[in-house]
Amino acid sequence: MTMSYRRKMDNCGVVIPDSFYPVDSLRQYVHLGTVKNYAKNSSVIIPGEPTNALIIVLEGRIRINLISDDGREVLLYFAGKNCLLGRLFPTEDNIHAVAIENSTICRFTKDNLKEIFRDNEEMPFDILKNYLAKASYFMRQVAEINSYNPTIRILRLIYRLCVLHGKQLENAHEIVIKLSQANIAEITGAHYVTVSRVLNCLKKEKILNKNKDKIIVYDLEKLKLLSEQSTYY
DNA sequence: GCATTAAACATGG
DNA sequence: CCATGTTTAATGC
Repeated sequence: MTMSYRRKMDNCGVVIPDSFYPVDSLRQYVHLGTVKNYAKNSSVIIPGEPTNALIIVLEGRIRINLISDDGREVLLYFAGKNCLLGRLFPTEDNIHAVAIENSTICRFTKDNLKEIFRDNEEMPFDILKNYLAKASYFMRQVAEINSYNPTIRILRLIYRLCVLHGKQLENAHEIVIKLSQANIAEITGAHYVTVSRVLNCLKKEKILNKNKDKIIVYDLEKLKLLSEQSTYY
């Protein structure tokens, strides 16, 4: 693998499990599906609900949880505007989806989709890309968890966020993102106390500073070097 | 090397 | 006020 290819690969990944590959072209077929509104904190998909429709998020934001065997809910991903929820085929998974903003979704049954596909032969490929984006993320996530310690996963997350979404300032990089420490913990699989400790260490070393709606990275190279160690604690 | 626990503190609707 | 998020230290696996 050449360096340029590797760099490209690093830049095309999904860092935060959020919306993956939005399919905005599906919006024009909303009249063929079933639209429904959900208030903030209401359940969009209740556990055990039948899987008989492809869902697109028209507005708002939904948190998709997997219910584990012991009954706890663990984050799978966030679904924002034009994100698809693949609920067309039955699975073993027990999913609970909660609107974290007032949200609007549209459900397409298999028959709805047949009609859409007849009209738009590109549509199946867009939907495939959405599924691929999700599969790629979670495959990579398995490798990530198996390859790096929790503290390093936190550093790697922020580094990749910066490379992918960071805006170059005069003397720093700015990542505009609303991401709580609890969210970082859920995404990386590290404990939230560990996230707090790591972020404070990075702040004391003047490498970065994170607040409610942005992360400022002052020393990206140092962050990269630290993320290549075996641990940071 | 980090999770867990608990308890204190901080922010904001 | 309460809910939610953050910090810190002690202890455990």
